[in-house]
Amino acid sequence: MLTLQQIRNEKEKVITGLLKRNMTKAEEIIENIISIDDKRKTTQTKLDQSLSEQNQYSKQIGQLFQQKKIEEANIMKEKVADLKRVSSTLEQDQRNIQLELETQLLSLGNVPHGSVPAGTSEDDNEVIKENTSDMPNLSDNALPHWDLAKKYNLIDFELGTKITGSGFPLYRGQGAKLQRALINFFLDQAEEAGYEEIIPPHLVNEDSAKATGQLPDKEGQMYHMSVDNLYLIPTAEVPITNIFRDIILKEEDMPIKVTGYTPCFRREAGSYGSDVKGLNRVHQFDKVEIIQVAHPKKSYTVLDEMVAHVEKLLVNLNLPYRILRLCGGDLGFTSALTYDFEVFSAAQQKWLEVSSVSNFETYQSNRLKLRYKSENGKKKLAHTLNGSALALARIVAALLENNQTEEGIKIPEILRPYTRFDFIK
RNA sequence: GGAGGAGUGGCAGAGCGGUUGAAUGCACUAGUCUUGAAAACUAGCAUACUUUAACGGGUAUCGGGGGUUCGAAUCCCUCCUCCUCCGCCA
Repeated sequence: MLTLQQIRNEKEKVITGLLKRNMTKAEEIIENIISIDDKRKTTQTKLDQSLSEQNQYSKQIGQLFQQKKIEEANIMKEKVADLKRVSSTLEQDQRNIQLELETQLLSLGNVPHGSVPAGTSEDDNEVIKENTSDMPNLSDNALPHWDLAKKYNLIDFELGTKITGSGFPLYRGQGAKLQRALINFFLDQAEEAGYEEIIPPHLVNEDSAKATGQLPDKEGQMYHMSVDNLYLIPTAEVPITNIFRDIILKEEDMPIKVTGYTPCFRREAGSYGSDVKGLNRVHQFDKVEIIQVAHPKKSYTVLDEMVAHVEKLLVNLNLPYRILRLCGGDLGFTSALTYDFEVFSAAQQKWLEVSSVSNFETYQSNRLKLRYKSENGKKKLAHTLNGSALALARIVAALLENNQTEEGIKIPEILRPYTRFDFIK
């Protein structure tokens, strides 16, 4: 969530930023927020004055009682009663104003970074790098991953559907082992890059979902356990970032680097067609996430470092990939700058998104109340960043398709110590 | 799930319903002393909002929410968390 300070101090920048997100009424909305906030301030002042008077009277009443001046005390009590009526209406007003302010603020996405290109859809994303040196030469009868999965008995989509429903694949045999191998490989790589490994809870409460911005924005995307009011995590970002809720760091604590593997659960309501075939879009998938808390001055260096980390994973897996800088229209609500990674899944001739690396600047930390004490002792919001490193399901899709041969599916060198087999047969 | 107990500042730990934003100790910061350090001494040390050019002032906060009262850390209700015992269980 943007801070009021940001909105007031950098009004023009915020407006142009929101326009880049195609929020056409940005100026109007911002002006409205400022006027609501003005109202909030004046109401607060009036309320405080009224309460202050009440407090003074109460002290006097106490003294009068001690001096046994009951009559005078009773007169004063009536004055307080009047003041209370005033303050309770003011309080109600203030509550409504604050609620209104909050909903207005929640409707604003993050201000995009200067390098974010204008645009309305994914077609306007900027391809900043394309590395197809590992592009396979597949024969005409190459199979898409869902057929390969069946042929080699790696994934049973029908069984998953039987047990749970569509979009819940069941991995088995070498398919299951490949999952485990990838998870371990990714975690080891993250550890080598200095990230602390975490296994967080896979369900989160409402506060946590709010703090990272899933609520109220993506309410329908999460599975909700109404009995206990808990949500299945859509990404490890939610529980891991919430480690830092209500925290004040020392400046030298940063950067903090945390990684974690979790399954991710997404309802993906409303998506159908070829996009959801096989592993392309599922309700449950595995992902290793990397997260950093960084000093505002260094967060973009950190972002580059994270992008490099993800890129290295893809190079190591010998997958053709490209890196996109998301345009204003495609940029996630909470992000200031996002790089998406896509791998080419050669049999279905499709680019599949496998990672999204973002700098949220202070947008998340504002809601998290994640701050650090700067040199002069002032508390400032830290920057948060995260990225997938990597999301498994689609990586598996690309690996299966791209590495299919007459003899079976070839496992990339780097994974062999993890799978302990060279071929899927 | 049942019975009991507890939740106060960074930590420990006081707190008759009325100068208690909160004693005291530790920790922390600055200073004095010292060649330096330690010790000792002195002072400072919560957060948020609001007001002010500034000094400063005001309001709220003692697990969360609500209530009683002129006045609540202190009384009542409710929820949460932790501890002890019992039950169940990977």
